[in-house]
Amino acid sequence: MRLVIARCTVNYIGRLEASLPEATRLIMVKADGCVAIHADGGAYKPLNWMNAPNEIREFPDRWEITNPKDERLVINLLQVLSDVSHELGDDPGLSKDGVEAHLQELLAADPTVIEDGLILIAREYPTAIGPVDLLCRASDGTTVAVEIKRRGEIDGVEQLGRYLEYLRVDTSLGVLRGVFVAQSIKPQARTLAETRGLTWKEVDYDELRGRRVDELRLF
Amino acid sequence: MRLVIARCTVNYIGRLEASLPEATRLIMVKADGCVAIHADGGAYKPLNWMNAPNEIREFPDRWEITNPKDERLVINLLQVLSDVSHELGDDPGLSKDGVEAHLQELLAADPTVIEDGLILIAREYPTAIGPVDLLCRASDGTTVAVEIKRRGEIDGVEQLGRYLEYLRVDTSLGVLRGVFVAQSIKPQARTLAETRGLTWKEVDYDELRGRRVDELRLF
DNA sequence: GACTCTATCTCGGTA
DNA sequence: TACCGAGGTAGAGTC
Repeated sequence: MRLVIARCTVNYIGRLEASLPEATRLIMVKADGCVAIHADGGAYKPLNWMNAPNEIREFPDRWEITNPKDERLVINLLQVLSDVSHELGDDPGLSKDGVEAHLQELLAADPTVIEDGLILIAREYPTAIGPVDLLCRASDGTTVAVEIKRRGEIDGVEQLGRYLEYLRVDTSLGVLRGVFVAQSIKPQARTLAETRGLTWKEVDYDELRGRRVDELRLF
Repeated sequence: MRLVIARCTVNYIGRLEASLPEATRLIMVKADGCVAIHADGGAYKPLNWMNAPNEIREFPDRWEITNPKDERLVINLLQVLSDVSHELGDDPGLSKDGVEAHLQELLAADPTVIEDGLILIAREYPTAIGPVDLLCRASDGTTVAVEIKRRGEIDGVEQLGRYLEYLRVDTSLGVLRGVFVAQSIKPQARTLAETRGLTWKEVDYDELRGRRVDELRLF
């Protein structure tokens, strides 16, 4: 990792055009060749950047970075205040817990959290336009398509609606209903679900995980 | 801007839980207090971060960063290899050209690019659920709602569909049609548009801008 | 403050 | 490779 502090101007031409007037900034060059230009604020997003793979050509007064997609970043260096490099080595990477996939796992393990009496038929049940998160049988004999989101917004409701359109083509599934499940569901999404004839259910991830842990403890 | 190179482990608990095993990484602390932890690869996105505002408590062996939303980042420092600070000052910021707003401007100036004979009625025509990008009159007398995206994906088609639902409540607009316009439209979005009875049109930004420049040259 | 939509989204999975 | 969906999306604009 190379870290350069420099007074510079920057021009990017590629997916759009963008330019930075003169100021002092951090230029970060990673081992894979990607370049990011940071100001001293504005969260983690750089002002300008070029992702790997790309070619960096260094001149005394400027760097020209190009990539195979014909994007082009030019950094004009007016004054280099610092230029240091460090060997970091490979990173073993990040592990996460609490994403949508985990929520789906927990709900697949016990769909009765969604609705009393629900029994899992399939996870990721395929349709022409993508897989339905859970397909279940309800105690009243109907088939229930479940769409799971971490955050329940309007797109998720639309997605569930589309799945049902396609599922209804297959008459062997019998009477179909849809349930939209999320950790929290926005009022607009609730309203849309209701007008689309879908039901919705909020579930608590920590509680679900707790339940699961409790169940495991019983055995 | 403070740049620390250190062997460290990291734990984040907040919107989800995430942890990083031991490795050497860059810890970047900006003037506004935001913290980002970078590996030596993987584009510009840090492995872990905390945005401002937050409180940083420094101990000899670890940093604890908390924010008002009860998110928490803990960096365990095993070995600090470098720790430097630089004054960068404020950044004048980035200027951009070629974003969706510009595309809308160009199309508003000449809607015939979308469809022959189209005349602009209004830009950002208001509905209960948000503004329609362009509302036009077609040569056949119908009213055309235009949704513009830089990249044409499925959400945009849904959005246009919703607008039309609301526009149709106002019978004074006469017969309504929808056109989905983007620089490139994904196959899935095309298909959905067609099944929804909407038409779609790909336009080229550079060509549009060229036209505009040519027109200006005429006067 | 909450809601909305854009983004050089990024990133990971999959066909 | 391109497509598709999730994201600690972030960030800007609007109400």
